[in-house]
Amino acid sequence: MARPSNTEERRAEIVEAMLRVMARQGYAKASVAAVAREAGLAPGLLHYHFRTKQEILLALIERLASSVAARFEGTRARTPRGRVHAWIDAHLAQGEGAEPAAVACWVALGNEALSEPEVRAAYVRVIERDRALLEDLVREALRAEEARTHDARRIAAGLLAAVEGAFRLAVLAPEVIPEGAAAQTVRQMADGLLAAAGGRAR
Amino acid sequence: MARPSNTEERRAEIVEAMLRVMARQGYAKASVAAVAREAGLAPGLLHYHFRTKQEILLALIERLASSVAARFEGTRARTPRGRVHAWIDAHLAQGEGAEPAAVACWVALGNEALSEPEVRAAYVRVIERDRALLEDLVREALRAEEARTHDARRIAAGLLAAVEGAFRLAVLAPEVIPEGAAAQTVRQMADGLLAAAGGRAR
Amino acid sequence: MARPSNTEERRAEIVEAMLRVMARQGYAKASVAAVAREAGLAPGLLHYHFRTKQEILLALIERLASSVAARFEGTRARTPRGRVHAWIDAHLAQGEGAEPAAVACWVALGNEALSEPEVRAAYVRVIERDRALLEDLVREALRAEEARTHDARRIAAGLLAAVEGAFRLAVLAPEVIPEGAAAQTVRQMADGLLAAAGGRAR
Amino acid sequence: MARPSNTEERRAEIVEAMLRVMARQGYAKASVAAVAREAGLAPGLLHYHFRTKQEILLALIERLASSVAARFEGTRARTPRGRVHAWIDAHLAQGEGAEPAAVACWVALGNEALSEPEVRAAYVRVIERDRALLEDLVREALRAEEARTHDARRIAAGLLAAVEGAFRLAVLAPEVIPEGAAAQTVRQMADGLLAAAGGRAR
DNA sequence: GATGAATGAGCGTTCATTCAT
DNA sequence: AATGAATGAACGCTCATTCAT
Repeated sequence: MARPSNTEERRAEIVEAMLRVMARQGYAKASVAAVAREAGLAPGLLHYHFRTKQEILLALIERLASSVAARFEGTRARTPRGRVHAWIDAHLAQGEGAEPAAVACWVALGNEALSEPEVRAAYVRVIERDRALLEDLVREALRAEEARTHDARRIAAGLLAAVEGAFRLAVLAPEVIPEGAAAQTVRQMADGLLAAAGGRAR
Repeated sequence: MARPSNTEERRAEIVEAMLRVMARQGYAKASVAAVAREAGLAPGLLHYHFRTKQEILLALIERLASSVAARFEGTRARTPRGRVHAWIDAHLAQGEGAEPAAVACWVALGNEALSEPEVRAAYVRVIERDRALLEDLVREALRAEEARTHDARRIAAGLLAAVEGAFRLAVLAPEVIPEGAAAQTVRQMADGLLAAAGGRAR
Repeated sequence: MARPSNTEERRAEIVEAMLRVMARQGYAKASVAAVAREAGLAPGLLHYHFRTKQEILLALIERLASSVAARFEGTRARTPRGRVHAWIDAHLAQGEGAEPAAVACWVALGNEALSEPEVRAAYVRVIERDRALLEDLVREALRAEEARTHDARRIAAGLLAAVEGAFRLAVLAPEVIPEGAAAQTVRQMADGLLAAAGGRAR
Repeated sequence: MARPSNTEERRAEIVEAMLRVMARQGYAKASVAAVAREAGLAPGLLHYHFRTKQEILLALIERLASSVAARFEGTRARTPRGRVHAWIDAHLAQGEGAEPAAVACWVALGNEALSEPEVRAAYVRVIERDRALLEDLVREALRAEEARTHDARRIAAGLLAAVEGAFRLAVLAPEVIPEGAAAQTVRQMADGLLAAAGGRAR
């Protein structure tokens, strides 16, 4: 009698619609009605699959985190430093796997994180996971170059900041940052920071 | 015969109130009523001194830009590289002149810039001015070290990104970035980028 | 599977409520809340069925035009001159089909037409349609009486003015115009104008 | 010590400013601030010279009535029927003494009269005075033509309606009524009505 | 699962009016 | 007489959420 549940696909569709609308308008202006329209669904249906608008956002945060993680895992760098560069490229490189709308969405998300504790917690969770991953990569790179690893955390945080800032500029002021130059520049930053920590010059 | 105008003071008070509320709640949730309450004024009065809520935001953007510029102009670095570091410190250093609320506000502002062309234009204007200033400083530093200046623009954009990202992390995920470490790390990034462009090692 | 739409009924209810409130208070004072109360609906619902308050007014204009047109079409005058009289009666006669509230509403509508181009356009469209109809009737009457039809347009405009003015006086200064005398007087005006144009005396 | 009072001029200036603004925007949208701006005065000053906005409107009604009365009194028609025509021309003729803004204002005024008893009373007072004057003229004309005067009141009301309606069309739908044709047509209406009441043909 | 009407609180804004200067 | 800042109620409108169908 019961039809097969399509809840998971529906949820994913809704999250993707939210992503597209948020990329254009930010979260506050991404009304439930607008998201429903984007998804081709009736407004009421969104609240059947998600309790609140905020829950859509929380699901979206996971979706954004996963796609960056997947992009990184798709790389095959051999050297420790190469893996640091791969992490940077997973976030910033143009071309295959790049998702401008996801980047815009990630930037927009910051605003809601400012005032909504649950959103901030989810944001911090994702950021912290990403930072910890990068810290490990940096530590490996330092170790491989027989440098002290004491600054690994600070270096990772700095690179993360550079990436977050590059996202923001790419979305809000694309004329400021030369097309595709971000990845290269942040790689150079990484090299500089590793060198400052005592690594061998490249 | 007439009442003397107090519009300028009132406008400044309103802008400061907006700054404080936005730092806590973002722009969308900084209702005109909330800003008025923060400023101790009647709601209608805000629309006597500003035509729209957005105009308050535009005035606030100028206010934020000015205070960073003033902080930079207050520094007395002698060497070209020292002036690059001074630019970074003007944005990121803790201590005197640091305005955490202004930083939070700057981060929040990004969201409105996403969907409101006028706000984006004002944001870009400020960012572009700041980037141009930094580019000059970088070019001077490269020239002083007899390096080619070809990459000055790209380097400036990278450092600007790092600063914007550090702002964002400081506001949204302060646990990620060690207190006060941002300035030091971005200075190291600057050194690394200058070296990569062919400058002498420090 | 879904809820059946009741939009058309709701829209009609809202338009009727607007008609009643406007007849009492004019358009400016017919607040959305007041109209909603009159209709027994929540205020927000009016904006679900109509985009703006002005759109309700535009729908109302059509409603008013239709009911006069219907009243005229319900008449069965044989002679050309009789049809001119029927047109006058459709607008001014007391008794069955007379809608004092609709008349008040029509008068009130003029004010919004003064300053709102879209409302004025809708008003002009209705007036022009009505004038063209009357012009045809007048021309038929002149032709039937072997008079030149050159003045048909001017005569129609004059009678239309008399009707519009009678509406206004009936609403704003009913003590000025004897109850029910308007239709008779305007019929006499029509006869006079037809005679002046060269028609046979009645 | 005291400077000479300029209250009367100021009041007149304010009334004229209200006239111009109302002609463009109607009463509801003629904000006190807009009227003050039009008059080149500070907003607060309007409430020094008038207790409320409505009082400005009441003064304006008198001003409008006076200028039509003055125009009529400036005519020198000899025959009774000529005086009826002069009354019509005082209201509708183009050329010297015509005040399109005053006409627009008179039309706009109707809306406020709909819902504000005091305004309606003032409007009725003016209309009634005008109607009574016209009734006298009509009665004279009938008497001069040895017709019964029984219908004088009804005829006057009809002509008044035609004038009010012509005002309305001139303001709201000028394309409907041929430029300057209104006065001629209403004169013909007058002749027709006088004839119907038993007057000699012209 | 799905629809779309319905709710009502909250928003930015306007404005007549008041009043200290 | 004159100024212009200040007040606060009311407006049109948006929206997340609910719910009968």
